[in-house]
Amino acid sequence: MPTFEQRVIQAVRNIPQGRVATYGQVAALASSPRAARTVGVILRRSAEVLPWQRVINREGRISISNIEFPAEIQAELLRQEGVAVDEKDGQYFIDLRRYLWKP
DNA sequence: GGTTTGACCCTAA
DNA sequence: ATTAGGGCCAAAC
Repeated sequence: MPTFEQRVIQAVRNIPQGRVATYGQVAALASSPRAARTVGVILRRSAEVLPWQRVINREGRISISNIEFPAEIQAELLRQEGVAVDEKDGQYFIDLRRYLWKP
């Protein structure tokens, strides 16, 4: 039985380039729908090479708290793969209707 | 093994 | 529509 962390890593790897998923969505894919916060904890500590930039919150906003990878970096990474990111007074928004991944 | 820690989310007002 | 407040739960201490 894989650990929750392993399933989260797997789910994040499955997000296609140019799409985004929410923390809750990733938690659900990792078979623990209410553990959205834990997804954030895992991504924060994860030394794994992952497309972590494709995970955002339910409002379509970049929500990151990692000094080494600030929101600006996440926005840049997403733009590099073709996702439109709107900036509004220091916050970054993505249109979920266009970019949300539907497995 | 109890407590703390969070890159969250839902509901009610 | 917008916003507090409380619940959640796996990992790390």
